[in-house]
Amino acid sequence: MPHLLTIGEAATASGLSAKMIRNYEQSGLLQKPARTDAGYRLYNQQQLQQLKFIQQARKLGFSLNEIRSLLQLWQNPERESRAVKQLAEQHLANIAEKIAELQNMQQLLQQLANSCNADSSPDCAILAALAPQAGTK
Amino acid sequence: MPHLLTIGEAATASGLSAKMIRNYEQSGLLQKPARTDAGYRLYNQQQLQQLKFIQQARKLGFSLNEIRSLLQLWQNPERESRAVKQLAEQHLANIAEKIAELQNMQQLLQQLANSCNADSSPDCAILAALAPQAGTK
DNA sequence: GTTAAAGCTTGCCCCTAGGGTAAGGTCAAT
DNA sequence: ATTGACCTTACCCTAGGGGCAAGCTTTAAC
Repeated sequence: MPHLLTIGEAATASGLSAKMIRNYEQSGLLQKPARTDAGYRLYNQQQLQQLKFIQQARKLGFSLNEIRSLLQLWQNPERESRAVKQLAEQHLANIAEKIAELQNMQQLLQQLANSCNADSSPDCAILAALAPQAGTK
Repeated sequence: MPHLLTIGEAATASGLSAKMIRNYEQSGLLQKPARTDAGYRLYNQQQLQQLKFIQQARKLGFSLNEIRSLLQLWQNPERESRAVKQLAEQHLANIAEKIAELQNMQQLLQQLANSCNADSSPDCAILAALAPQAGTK
């Protein structure tokens, strides 16, 4: 007895927004749901599971393209776990790269901020570092 | 004797792209440059300094809105270094927050990846964690 | 002096991953 | 019957660009 949900109910149940669900459908992540005579989308339990799957994957930072692949793997009983792990490792590498970039910015900017007096004088190491060759003129 | 540069030369000299320079002008970060009779943009040395300033600030991850504020402070001789530092501290807080989010994802996903065998079997802890209530059915 | 290449102009569409809003149709309760 | 909540599509907005097209200008070679 499949309980059917409108998009708002599916959104609440999955933790997504109705807008995001329509967006995912448009992007081809989801099969087109059934519609009432009036055109309202109706989601069954299996589709709700997919929405929850997407929500969890978003929480881990996967992009929509990566989630598309993950969904295909999930729904393929002949998948090889190798493929799943490879996707995850690639994403982990991207995450590590972003963290490194941010930490680099953090370190540089923190040093500059530490050298800025934060008083009523106009002199500040931060602006001095941004300004080319130490002179506004 | 101000040496004037076309947009391509200014791009090379500043490390930005011509496209980005036009974009910053459109966004109101830069005053509109002079033009030749034919409509070519011409940048003087002071404007080149501003372009380099923007490029450095981008490297530190400041948003265009933040750079707008930084430029105004830079050009205001009566600025208080307090204001500059406050902007930097706010940006540092944003950076720290992003790093924390990414590290959280990293930790969760790394644990899942470690539990995935990466062989030809379909079973993988990553998919199991994404799938709601431990069952595809 | 002419011509071809490189550079410039504006305008448009694309990307991620959505948010916001508007105009209008539908459903349920009062 | 009306009201309010919900649904539909379509469009513009964000940040920070990439890329292309059509057309004009400048420069350099021949």
